[in-house]
Amino acid sequence: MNEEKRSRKILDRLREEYPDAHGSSLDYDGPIQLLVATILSAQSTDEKVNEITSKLFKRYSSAKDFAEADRDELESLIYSSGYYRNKAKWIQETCERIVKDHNSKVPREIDDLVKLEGVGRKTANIVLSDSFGTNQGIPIDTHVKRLTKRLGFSEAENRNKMEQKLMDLIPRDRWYEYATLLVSHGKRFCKARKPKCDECVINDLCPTAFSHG
DNA sequence: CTCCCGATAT
DNA sequence: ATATCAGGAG
Repeated sequence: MNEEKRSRKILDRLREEYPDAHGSSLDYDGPIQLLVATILSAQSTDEKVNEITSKLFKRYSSAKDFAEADRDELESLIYSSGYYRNKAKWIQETCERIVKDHNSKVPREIDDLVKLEGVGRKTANIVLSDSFGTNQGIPIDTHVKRLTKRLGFSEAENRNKMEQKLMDLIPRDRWYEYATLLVSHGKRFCKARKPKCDECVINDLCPTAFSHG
């Protein structure tokens, strides 16, 4: 079976398994908040991020709020997500730039988004897909990277090359679906440490099933 | 490549 | 004790 057919069968089967997997599981109201929440989600869990943003967005909610926030207070509010100094700096510099150069609105083009401090292609693609409903790329996070490698669709190298490979393999209208379904599956079964291949609904389509020790 | 960094699972 | 969590910058 060729890669296109195998990838299609995998997506179809995962869609049955996760019919409710739409977009991110982050809590937010509007593009700015999604952008902030996604910056916070680096090397953290979305559960932890939601816990933080439930308080954070009551204190600061607009780009202007974050741009003018007290750095120490912002750091203390996001402390438990890790990388709190970098993240506070990124959130503020990004929001300052959005207020000054983008009329306080989150840019809708990926080339503009990735110029913002702390915003890479993964974060940009999530905001574009989840908040604006466009698909200019595929967000490659730790789950998508791990599952893509295990499924044999790309040799991990770096995330940009993997994204390009997947953009060639997957039909454009399923790019974001690919990412969200692999994240869902990665969290529940195809875990980094002890993948549950015996319970996996696509183990017959996976070249590395039952070989993870 | 290294560094940033706390919380949680194993 | 160590690996991992919807990464990005230098």
